[in-house]
Amino acid sequence: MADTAFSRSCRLLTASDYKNVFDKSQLKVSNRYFLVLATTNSSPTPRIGLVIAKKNVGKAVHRNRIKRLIRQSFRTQKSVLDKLDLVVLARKDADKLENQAIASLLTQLWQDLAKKLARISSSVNQ
RNA sequence: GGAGUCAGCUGGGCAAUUGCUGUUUGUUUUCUUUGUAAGCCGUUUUAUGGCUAUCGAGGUGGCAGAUGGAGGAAAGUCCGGGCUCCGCAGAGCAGGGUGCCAGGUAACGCCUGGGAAAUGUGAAUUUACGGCUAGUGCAGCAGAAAAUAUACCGCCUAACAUUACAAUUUUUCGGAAUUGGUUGGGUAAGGGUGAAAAGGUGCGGUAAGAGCGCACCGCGCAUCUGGUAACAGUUUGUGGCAGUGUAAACCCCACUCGGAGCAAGGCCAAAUAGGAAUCCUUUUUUGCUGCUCGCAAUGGAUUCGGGUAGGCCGCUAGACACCUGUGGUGACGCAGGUUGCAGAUGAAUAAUUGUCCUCGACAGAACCCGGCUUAUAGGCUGACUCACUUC
RNA sequence: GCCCCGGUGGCACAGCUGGAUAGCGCGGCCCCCUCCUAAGGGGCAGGUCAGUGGUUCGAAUCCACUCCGGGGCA
Repeated sequence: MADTAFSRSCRLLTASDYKNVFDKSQLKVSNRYFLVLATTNSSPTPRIGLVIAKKNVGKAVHRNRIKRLIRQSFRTQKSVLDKLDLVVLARKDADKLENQAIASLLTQLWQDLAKKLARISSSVNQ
């Protein structure tokens, strides 16, 4: 886990990038507070995009905090998620959680996602 | 020391590790370019053209170092300005805003100083504080009457009726007087009400009363004094005193406001389309808030169908902040100096751990400033007031 | 980021400009009609008028601030 950088190549940058993930989402994992959509990509790194709606998280401070925590979690554990484009959506009351709770929830999601990916790729190989 | 008022400041600190972003330096990758000088090719030679490599310049990406990186409210978007476009930012009407006076300011609905009123023992605080004696409108219920003053009861008086009846007084026991009735006149002192009832108190006056007269108080008008003014006054005179409230009712007066907003606006690149149907027409339609003028553009409107939502500039150093001096009661102005200065764009300023303390509130820039309003844990400083205690 | 609208019974709305009764429809409950139900008829309940403060004698209405909800703008 040497590479923990988080440069622009690790993010979804344009509306078309986002549209691609929403339209062709192959994987979908969620819990009460977050929903993750994912699809395989052609770039050498995994990429992430965030959708934190004002409707679900009212205060700008909390939106920023959640985004930071997601990015933090993603960049430290992105080696698990090779060759995937992700979109993370926050659900209602996500701002009520503590930082550590959010971090552990996200770790769980990444691992679920990696398992599903492995299952799909193995079935494709068969 | 207690209770309180006002003004100002602050808005967790330190360390380690891992990250994001602006600027800058170095290095490297690749691209472009003209210049320098050299070589090769083409040409009989010159002029010139092409290719290769070096140095220089510029751009892009990576790496390393240095350095900067949310707020007092960044919020609400309630006002004001800069900036950009609408040809100029124009004229009139309509409409909006402000509203004691003076000053400050780029400007303001903000601020400062002053006046008035209200609240508080006080320090102080609060005030949409021009005009309903320019006009119009509105004021339920209750009450006699609700803005024209009126006249229901009452009070007074005159006339009529009558001792039939009732009450009271008196009596020489025959009766007599007064009041109660009706009509006319005078009056507004008193009258359950109501948010509000047409100056107040006292004396005189009167048939009863009344600013009817007088004194004091209040009020209006004029004048004088002080003040730039609002306004103030135990200046002087005058008016018997007229008109309750509501202008966050229409309105009047004074001042003021053109519209849209950085998703403004400009540039580059790519893609698609240069359509179809219906209707209206030659001065129509659109834009400049509404209307008229004026100006500009141009066939226009509606429906259907199709396409784009990438990059760069605008973009942060400015009516900036701080310090000193100086003018001013002050807001603030002037002069000099200093170091400081976020600029993202699917959107940075953080996470984890350790440690300390008083255990950390409200809360996140998106073109930029000046205000207002709202949210806010705690801590610090200064000035002042009140009551008590001690010296 | 900027610019606009709206908030009234359980639901969808009127009343607000122009101040003094809070109303209509659907829904709910009760009664009548019917063998029973539906339809129909009659009656009843149900409202901090988003909140706070102000103006006024009096505010759903006028004014200010706040809180929610919705829409538009390259």
